[in-house]
Amino acid sequence: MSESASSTVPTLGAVAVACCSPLVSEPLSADEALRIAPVLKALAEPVRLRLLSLVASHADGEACVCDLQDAFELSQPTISHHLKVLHQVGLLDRSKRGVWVYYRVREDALADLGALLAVPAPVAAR
Amino acid sequence: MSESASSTVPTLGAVAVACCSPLVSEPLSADEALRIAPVLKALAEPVRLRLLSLVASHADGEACVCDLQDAFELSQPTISHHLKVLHQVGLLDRSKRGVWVYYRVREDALADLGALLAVPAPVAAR
DNA sequence: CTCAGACATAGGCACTCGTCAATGTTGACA
DNA sequence: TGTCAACATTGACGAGTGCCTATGTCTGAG
Repeated sequence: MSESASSTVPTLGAVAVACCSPLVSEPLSADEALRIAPVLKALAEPVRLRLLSLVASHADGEACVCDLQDAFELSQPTISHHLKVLHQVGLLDRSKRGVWVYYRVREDALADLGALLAVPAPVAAR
Repeated sequence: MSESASSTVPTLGAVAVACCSPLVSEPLSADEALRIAPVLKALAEPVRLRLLSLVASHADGEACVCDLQDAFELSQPTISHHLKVLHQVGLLDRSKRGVWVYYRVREDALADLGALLAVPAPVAAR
């Protein structure tokens, strides 16, 4: 089963990030940077950050749009737009059940991003 | 109004990120999102991603602007601008020695970002 | 002191992005 | 069939961003 009917489209997906060694290990190629930047750009917005966090910490790890809208003083199309952005870069999964649409965080994609930024071994200071 | 020789200037710094539990653990507050987003936004640009990666993987972990410019087909002011953005959010340290300015990755700030995106325990697939 | 090199700042332009109101689409139900 | 509710899409507008050229500010050499 894996995916719902509508989200079989890869968009650009987690694959975009799961490609490179950590940022600090070796110079990123121009191509790699072009693939990774959109994913970070999707995250680099206060509303989308909160949306992703809200979805992730929701019961069962998924939330429908109606649950998310109440947390913001923004119009419904705006929330819908932000969710679309997060979905397009592969950070959010989308599944429609009846009238409701449920979003779920793709933890693998998020973990890939985290690994990219993580500092390998000798961090020393802190 | 140039900053002091070393980067004692707070700008907004690594502190902005080292504040919150992982994104997926509990809902991010609006304030936290507003602090974190600019740091991610600084990274969410292909040239800046490569710049940071270049600096990090350079000998001794630091690089002067002259070394970085040659890696891009961009004007010197553009590179300078991108470095400034990375420095302002606390991802890059700046130190002037003679005529040259050396940048160094703040690994603690980067690691904090990585920790924010990391998924705590049950990652499952990969 | 004068000059040249390394880097930063200023200002302008084209483009992208976040937001909204209006409208479209789809599924549940009477 | 008709109607309501949940989301998505469209189109427009102001604000922000990346790039450039031109100019400014240091610092070391001569």
